Amino acid sequence: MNADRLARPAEEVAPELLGAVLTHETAEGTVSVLVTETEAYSGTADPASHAYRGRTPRNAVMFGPAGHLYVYRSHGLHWCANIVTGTDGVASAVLIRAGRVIGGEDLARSRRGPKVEDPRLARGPGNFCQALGITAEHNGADLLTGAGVTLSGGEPVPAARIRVGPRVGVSRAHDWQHRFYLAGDPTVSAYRLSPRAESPDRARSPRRRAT
DNA sequence: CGGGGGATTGTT
DNA sequence: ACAATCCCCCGA
Repeated sequence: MNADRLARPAEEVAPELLGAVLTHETAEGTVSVLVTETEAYSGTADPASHAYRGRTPRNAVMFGPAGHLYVYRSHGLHWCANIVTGTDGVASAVLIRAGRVIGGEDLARSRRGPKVEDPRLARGPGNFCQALGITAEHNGADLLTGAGVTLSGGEPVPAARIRVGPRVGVSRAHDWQHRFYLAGDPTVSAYRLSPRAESPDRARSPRRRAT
């Protein structure tokens, strides 16, 4: 993967990362996943981005150069991985939401559990990280060095197979069309509207909280 | 320094 | 619809 391709805004890079392959090599073995679903987070300009309120210890990696991994813990349970994009000093990142395991299936299943069906091994951002064995220790990892977690281009995806939609689960700016996925692919996660999604017109919703 | 809440997941 | 479960970050 060329660093220059990543040195652009997340919303431009996100659809191009479909079909790319993330590989994690450990002593236990190697797992490779072909990316089938991404979401763009546009840094300080994006109310849903962790970088929206500026640089903090947690989100610092997003402000660095492209091609590194930004890993954060979600809901105290799961790890989620972003590929940092954009130029150094400007926060921008693409959340990897799902993929298809194309190598090291046995290892991936040993991490995810024996009952998990193939398409679900890396379906959802938390499951994706679990299948690949990505944790906090990989926060800031350089994906272009060829060691540990690496990113490669993979097969180009025909534009006709790419779909765009609103982001999953975010409460703010949930209608931004920043989610990209492969049409009809069973490894793509299901869409969920956040229960807190702020709606400009809530008149149709009978259940409004009295504050 | 206390507490609300989240880029989730799997089950009820 | 909800719990599990950590910790970031805002406001005081």
